[in-house]
Amino acid sequence: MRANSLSPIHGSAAQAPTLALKLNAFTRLSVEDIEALQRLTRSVRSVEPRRDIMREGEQPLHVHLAVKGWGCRYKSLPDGKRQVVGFFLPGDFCDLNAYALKEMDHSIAAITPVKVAVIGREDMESLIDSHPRIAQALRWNDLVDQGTQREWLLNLGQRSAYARIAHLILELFLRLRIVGMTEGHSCDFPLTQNDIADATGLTAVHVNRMLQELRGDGIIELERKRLTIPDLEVLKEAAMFNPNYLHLEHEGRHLDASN
Amino acid sequence: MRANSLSPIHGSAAQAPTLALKLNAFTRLSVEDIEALQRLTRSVRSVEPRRDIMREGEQPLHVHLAVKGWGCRYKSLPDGKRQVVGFFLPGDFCDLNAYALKEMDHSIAAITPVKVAVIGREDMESLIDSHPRIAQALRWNDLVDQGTQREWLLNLGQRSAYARIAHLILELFLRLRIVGMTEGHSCDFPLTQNDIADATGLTAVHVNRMLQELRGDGIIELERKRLTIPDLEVLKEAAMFNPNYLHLEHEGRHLDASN
DNA sequence: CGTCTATTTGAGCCCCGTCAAAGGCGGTGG
DNA sequence: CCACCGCCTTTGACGGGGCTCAAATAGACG
Repeated sequence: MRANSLSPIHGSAAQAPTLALKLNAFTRLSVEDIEALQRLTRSVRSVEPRRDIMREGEQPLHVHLAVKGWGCRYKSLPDGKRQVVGFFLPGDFCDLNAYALKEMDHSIAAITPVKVAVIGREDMESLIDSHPRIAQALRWNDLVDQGTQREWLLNLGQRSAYARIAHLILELFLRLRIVGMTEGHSCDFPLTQNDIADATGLTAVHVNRMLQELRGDGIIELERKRLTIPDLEVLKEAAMFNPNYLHLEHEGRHLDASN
Repeated sequence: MRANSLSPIHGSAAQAPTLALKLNAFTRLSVEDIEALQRLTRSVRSVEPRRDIMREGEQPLHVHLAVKGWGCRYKSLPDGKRQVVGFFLPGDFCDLNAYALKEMDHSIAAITPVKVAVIGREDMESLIDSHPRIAQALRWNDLVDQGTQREWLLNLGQRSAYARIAHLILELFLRLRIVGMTEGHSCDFPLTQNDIADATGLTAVHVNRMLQELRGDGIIELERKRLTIPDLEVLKEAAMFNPNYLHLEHEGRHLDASN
C-alpha cells in the first residue's frame, strides 16, 4: 500500500483540496491543476447528519463533491430494507456523472455533518476540457469507484460476516489514509453499527457480536467513534484483503506534472 | 418497460450490430453511426464455453465487445469462493474503460460459446471523438452498468434467496429483450444453477430448491436452458423489481438522429 | 438529569450451507 | 443403436451462521 507521503503534492500541500490529495495518488498534479480544483469548491452546501443530500427519483442537476464529513449512497426495498452501496469521504464525488441521467436510482445521505461542493455541470465540463491531466485522473478515479463496487459485491456474496466487516473497516482506513485523515494506526470512525449493518447486509445485532470478536482477537480497537488498527497485516489477513481494486499502482504517473 | 420495437433503428435494422440495438434504447442512431459501429467489429475472437477471456492481474490492452453468446465477470477469494459480478450479453462491453488501468481487478469468462470483437483503444477513442451521439450513448451505457452494479449490491445484501433469483432472471430477460433475443415470453437461458449460485451468493443446492419453488408458484418455467415467464408483472412482484436502474426513460432522445 | 440514540446481551429459531448420493441428460465412441 | 462418461440437476439429512424479538445498559446531548 503506497502511503500518501510517498507522493507529496507539488509545493504547498496544506491548502490543497482533499480531491487533489486523492487524485495525486494517481498522478502528480501541477500548481495550476490544484488551483483549478480549488476554484471548483466555491459553492458549498452544509448538510446535517442523517439528512438526505439527494433522493432516489430526483433529477441530478449538479455534481456534488464531498469536502468534509462522511456520507453514504443507499438504495431501499419496498419492505423497508436498506442497502448502503457506498460511502463517500472528503475528496470523493457523491455522484460524479450522474447528472447525465434523468433521475437518480439511489439516494445520498450525510452520516456526520457534511459539507459538499455543488458544482455546475458546465464548470465540470470546462474543467475537464481545459485540464487533460485532471480529466485523466478523474477517469482513473471513476474506474477505482467501479472496482470498489465489484469488491463490495464479492464482499457481500462470499465473505463471512467476520471477514466482511473486517474488509469494510480496512477499506475505509486505507481510503482515509490517502486523503491524510489518519494519525498513525488510528482514525476517526463515525459509523454506527447500524451503518455497518446496512453496508454489509447484516443486522446490527450480528455486527455487534462480530465487532466484539474482532476486538477480542486483537484485530481492531474501536470505541467512541475512534478506530485503531494495531497491525494492518493481521487485519488484511482476516479480511482476505487484496488491494488491487484500489489501483494504487498504475501507469498514470507518466502524466506527472513534475516531469 | 419500453419494448424495443417502439424505437426501431433507422432503415435496415436487420444488419445492425447488437450494440447499436442497445444504444438505440437510449437515442436513435443515424445510418452513419450504425456503420461506424459495424466497422468496430472487424476483428472477432471466438472463445469456447467456460474459458477465460481475460484474467485478473493481466494488463488490458483492448476493449472487448460481446457479439455472440453469454459471459460473465467474476472475482475470486483465496479460499476458492467465487463471485460473479456481472453478466454480459451480445451488445455489452466486457470491459469498457478498463484499458485505462494497469491491471484487471477481475476476470472475464465465456459461459456459452462466445464471439467478442477486439477493439484497439485508438479505434475506440477515434470513434468517440468523431461521433458525439455515440459518445453520449456510451456514457449512458456506462451509467446503466454502474446502476446495475448498485442494484446487484441491493440484491445480495437485502433480498431473500427467492427474490434474489427472481430478480436476476428478470433483469436478464429484460436485457435480452432490448437486444431482440426474446421470443414473446420466452428466451434461451444457458446459465447453470451453479452460475446463478455464483451470481447470487448462494449455493447451487439452495438455488435448485428456490427454482423449484419459483416453478411451483407458476412464476417461471425453466428447463432445458429455456426460460418462459408467464406473467412479467407477477415476476416483478416476486423480485421486488424496480426498473429505474436500467434508465430506459431518459432525456437522451433529444439527440435523436431522426429529428 | 432526563431523553434519545447506540451498544450490548440472551434465548430461540430459521434460512441457507454442507455433505453425500442418486438421478437425468447430452455427447461421444464403439 | 447402445454403452459409457461427464456434467448438471435433484433429493435428503443435518448443522450452523446469522436473524428475530426483547430488554437492559451505556453514551451523547441539551
